Amino acid sequence: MSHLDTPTESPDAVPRSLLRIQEVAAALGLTARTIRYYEELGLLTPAARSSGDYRLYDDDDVERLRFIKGLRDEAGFSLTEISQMLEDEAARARNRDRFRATSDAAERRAIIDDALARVDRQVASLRAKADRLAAMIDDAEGRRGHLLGHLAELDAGREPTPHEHPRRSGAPAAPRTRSPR
Amino acid sequence: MSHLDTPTESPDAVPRSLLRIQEVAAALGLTARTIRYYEELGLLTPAARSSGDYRLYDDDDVERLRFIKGLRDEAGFSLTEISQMLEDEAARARNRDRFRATSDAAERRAIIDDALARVDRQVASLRAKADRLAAMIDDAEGRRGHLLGHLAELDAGREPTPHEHPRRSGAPAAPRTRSPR
DNA sequence: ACTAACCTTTACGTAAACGGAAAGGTCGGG
DNA sequence: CCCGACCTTTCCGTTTACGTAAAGGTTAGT
Repeated sequence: MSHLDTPTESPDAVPRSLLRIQEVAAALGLTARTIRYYEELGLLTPAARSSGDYRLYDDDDVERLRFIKGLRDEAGFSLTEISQMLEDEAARARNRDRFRATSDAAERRAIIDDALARVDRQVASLRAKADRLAAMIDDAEGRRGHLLGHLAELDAGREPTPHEHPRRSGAPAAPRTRSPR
Repeated sequence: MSHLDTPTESPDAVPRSLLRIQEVAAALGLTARTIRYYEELGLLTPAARSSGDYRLYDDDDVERLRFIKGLRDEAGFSLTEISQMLEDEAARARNRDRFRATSDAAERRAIIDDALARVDRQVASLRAKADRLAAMIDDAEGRRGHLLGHLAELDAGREPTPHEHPRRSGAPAAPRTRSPR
């Protein structure tokens, strides 16, 4: 229909490759609205604004957005959780600065203890999710193996060997109860 | 304030241990409303209804609810995704029956191929999430180790050794960009 | 200077996942 | 048979995570 309105690259090294919202959105598979919403939630702030108040994003912004999208899509975190993680990350940076600004051992210990507690909390939360997923995965792979076994039997043209189901452990595989439908 | 109205256990083995909605909710850390909502979505159907239309849940129901809650809380799946998984599970059961009902090799192969495709799809989706999480976890543990190192230094009463940060790989650790606040 | 294609803010709409109250029926101990 | 505690359905309210116009300003190519 129309050519993409990529900001014509002036050869002089301007701030270097600042993208407008729609370009970023297209590149990441998001919408402009979504990006503005994330900004509204405090998840990021564009690197700059044009004289006409256009939002301008740099590579770090794009990276940050990609990170957010990953957490949301693949890992299934809520934007609130993601916000906490980013805030935690910021807190870490601040702590690092505070740490380097003092040489009082007690103070330093306090800072580290605090940081350690935060990290432990995070790891525990992540591990809970990961364990669930791991259990589900090898449950699924168990079924996969079972199916492959049947295929092999068919290929061998044998009688189907009625064999034991290896009763998985871990997360309770989807309990069979009467469900509607 | 008042005693729990646990249905007084008649010693005669009645259907055995059917729970009312509030009892199930309390046992699982859910609310009655939530359970009714899940039913509305087709995620489960109570084992029975009393003559006065009270919902009555058996152990399988409770198990199924625990499973759902796990997927929602720990793994962070949406109810829609959970619904799909349960539906997939039901489809597996049906396939198993169809499989056992025929002895035509071609038909059997078709059934298995279908089931295999489904499982593969599932595994891929789960793995994506798991990988993301794994990356985040060892990123966090990397930071944890770093902190422990600092603690050890403090314990040894030494000068803080300014050392290299092991620049983790994997999921892009929370990109540092100016965020508001 | 014109204009298409972008952008801005503001604001209302929506699906998901429940919360909570209303109006009325049910259960079981006293 | 009475009553308090529980249940039913119905329905409206809320938060999250955006979609979708509306009304107007900005950018750049011609």
